Amino acid sequence: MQEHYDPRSIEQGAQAYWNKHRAFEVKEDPGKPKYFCLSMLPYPSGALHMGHVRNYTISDVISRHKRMTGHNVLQPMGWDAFGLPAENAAIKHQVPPAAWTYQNIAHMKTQFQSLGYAIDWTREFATCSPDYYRWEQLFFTRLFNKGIVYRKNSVVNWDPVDETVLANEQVIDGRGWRSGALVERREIPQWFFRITSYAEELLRELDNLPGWPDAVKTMQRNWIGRSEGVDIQFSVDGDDPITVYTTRPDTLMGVTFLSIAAEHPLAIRASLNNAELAAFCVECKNVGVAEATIETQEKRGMVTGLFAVHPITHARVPIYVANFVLMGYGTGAVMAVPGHDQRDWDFAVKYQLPIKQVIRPLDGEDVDLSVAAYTAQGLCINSGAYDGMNFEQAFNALADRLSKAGQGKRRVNYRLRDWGVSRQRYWGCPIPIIYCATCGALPVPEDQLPVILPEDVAFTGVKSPIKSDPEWRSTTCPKCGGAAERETDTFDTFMESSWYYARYTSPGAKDLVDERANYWLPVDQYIGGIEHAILHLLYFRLFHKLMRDAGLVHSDEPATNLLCQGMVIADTFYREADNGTKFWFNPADVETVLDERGKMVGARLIEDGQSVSIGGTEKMAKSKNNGVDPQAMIEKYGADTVRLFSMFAAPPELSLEWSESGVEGMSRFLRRLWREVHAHVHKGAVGALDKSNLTAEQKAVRRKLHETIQKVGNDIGHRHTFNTAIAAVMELMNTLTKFNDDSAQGRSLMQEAWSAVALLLNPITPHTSHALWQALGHAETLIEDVGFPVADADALVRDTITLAVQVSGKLRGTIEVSAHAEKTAVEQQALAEPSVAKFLEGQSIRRIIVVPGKIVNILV
RNA sequence: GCCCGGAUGGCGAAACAGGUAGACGCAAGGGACUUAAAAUCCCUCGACCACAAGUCGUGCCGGUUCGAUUCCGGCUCCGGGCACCA
Repeated sequence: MQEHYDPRSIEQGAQAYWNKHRAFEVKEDPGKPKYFCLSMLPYPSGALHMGHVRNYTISDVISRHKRMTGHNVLQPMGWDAFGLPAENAAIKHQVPPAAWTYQNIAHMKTQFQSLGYAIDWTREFATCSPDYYRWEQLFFTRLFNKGIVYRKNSVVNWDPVDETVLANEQVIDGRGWRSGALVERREIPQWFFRITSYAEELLRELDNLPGWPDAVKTMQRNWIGRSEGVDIQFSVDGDDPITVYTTRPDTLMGVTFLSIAAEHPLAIRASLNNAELAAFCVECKNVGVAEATIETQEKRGMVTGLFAVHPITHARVPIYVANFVLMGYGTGAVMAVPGHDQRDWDFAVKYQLPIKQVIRPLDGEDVDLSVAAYTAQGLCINSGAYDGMNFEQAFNALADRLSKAGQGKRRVNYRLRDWGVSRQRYWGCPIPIIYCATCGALPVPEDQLPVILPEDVAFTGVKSPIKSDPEWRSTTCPKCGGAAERETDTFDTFMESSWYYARYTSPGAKDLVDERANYWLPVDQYIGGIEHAILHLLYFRLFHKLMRDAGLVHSDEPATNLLCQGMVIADTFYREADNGTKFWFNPADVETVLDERGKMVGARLIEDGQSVSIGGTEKMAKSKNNGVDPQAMIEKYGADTVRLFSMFAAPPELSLEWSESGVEGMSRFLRRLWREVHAHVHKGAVGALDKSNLTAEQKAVRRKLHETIQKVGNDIGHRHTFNTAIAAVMELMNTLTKFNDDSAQGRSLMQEAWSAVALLLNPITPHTSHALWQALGHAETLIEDVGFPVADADALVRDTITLAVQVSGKLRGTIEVSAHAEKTAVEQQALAEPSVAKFLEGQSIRRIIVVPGKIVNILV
């Protein structure tokens, strides 16, 4: 054993051993419980960042721990290789998106390998490979034939100067990011998945996912947004009737106007001979499609001059065009009840429309509608025949009446909209559809798949190379054999990331998956960022159900447990130019100025010694130049130190603040551990421990050891609080280093303890543990299925316990009592404790509360 | 705007079922060792108070309880998502 901790040689040695023995390649093994541990696959952006390190280290810790508890563990890795950044890089560096992507993958793979993750690399794939996406195309054509896939018009962000569709990310303050032109909403035909057919199941089965965080399940429930309401028809003077959907039919008598979308047929007809309205409708479309933009813009409207007839009162109410009502979501029209809906109230106040109270609170209190709308449920008033009814009674009475009259219908509605999968971009999976002038849109026949995306292309960013290449487009109709054209749109990249997990189980399968999928699935532990709580995780669940209904997998849900990790953040530093532009400096180039308490009060650039401003702690990002390079940290401190810090600094769900002095602390810990084990091994061989013959101190040390074993197993295996597991090992080491006992029994105890420490830390610092285990003289190597330590129940037994004693809820002292003491004995001892007794003088005791094992509270 | 989270010493955090708030680590201060530096080791370290005794203290306001960082109601600020970033 080397005297000094040398991470480079230790890590190279351990990795060479694992590679030589193909330690992480796995096969289906019916003799062991399987464990599929999966992290969300990375986008190959160019280089590993700390977010990746955190994500994949969590996954590796769980995988290695499960392996040590006898599981057959699959931990795969792949690349989410299609997407917008490759197109942007292609323009910037004049390199084809494919070439850029493959370079990044190669580089990031070597970085991953330096971290020593227990990954089965034989299953690796990139989603841009035809061997992967051909199955996605095949599945799409099957879903087309089943009617799950359909085509309809929907809105996109249109840049009128570049004549291209923009992603929401590319719309900045309502303008195209490159052209600067005002973005317009434009309708184009696109392909959709009928996810709404699965809405009910996606909602219901959230209840069968106890291993998913409540926050994610709540977000998904709200996103799906099931509601029960009524479709109500309003006839229109001299035009077609309008249908609105409402969940509050009880407020129907309070309707004072209707709002419709600028794209509504009625609005279009009304604007034909109303130039002002036509201009307003055009203006309404000058906003991107993002909901956040639409919902935060100033709410505006304009009268159409048309009137709707109220289905019950037959009153004529004006129809407005409003910029917050969208065609395509629902019916493009809403009934406005300003008395009982806040958005309608704001609109009514702005345009001086009548506000009518038709609901009063159940408790009979007065409401002041001149201040705000009253939006809670209550009893109907000013509603004729419905007066005095509660929500449910009024809902039913109105729904029945409207149904009978043919003016309405009860309906369950979902906020969830069908999934649009068409993208007007080059770097994505081609949508396998052929358009024939006579036969219409047809799926590409199975024997003609895959439709391959050409990779060796010149990419300018204005138009997709496959859209501008007439040769790629032209094909023959699979039905009539006539001339036909291919679809030139590509899939949303969420398509690839919706089923990759299943493909990992079945490398080389001649379909999406084969029978091996049913050995490995569902995923036992899925790990990724909380930012994926809704979209990715919903499509991931949908795809699993689609594959189940195609007979490919047998389970209902893709993953039984989900862990969402927080962001990695770091300090930011900047200098501001006269024109207000900020220049950001990397934390590595800045030194901080501390006050006498150690609080950061200033910072200066190392290069010139001049001060820089402190910009707060934010998510590591290129824009703030506060990213810390994992590679530099690994080279400086070693992979195990980086892994240890990223698991210690915060629990997985919280954001993790990068701190280089914190990393140094972890390095110090590993060096100290190494030194202690070296000193122990250096003293020579040890004999077996005689557990029945220990001194009081040896007993105490051994109890601490086994308490730690118990805690670490629970923290890593069940709670996933790796930070507290590491803290417990540190506490144990503080105990062990103070235990100077060179007797035969003492040395045997230390052998037991250091061996356990190596195993407890193995999931987190596997290289160091591998080396320590060998140094401690064990015959087998650690990776060859040495089990995770199990606490010895005999070692955990305690004779006495410490109880806190309170007087009227304030802590006044502690007492040491026998573990089996009677309640009255505990009370007597508490009353006799001097630090407690002095607060009892001259007081009469009302009551004594004894919580066994916890506390005594004496009330005076 | 809507949905979901978070807030505890100088800093990252801990307190696992409502029961001794601050474990563990970092930073800082003091000391030992050393020619010196690095490394290492020891001590102090929430606030008020000269010390002790004690009082206060988990973003803010209120409530439930013998007892609240933990449960409930109302806020503030910060973060994530909002369907074409991934």
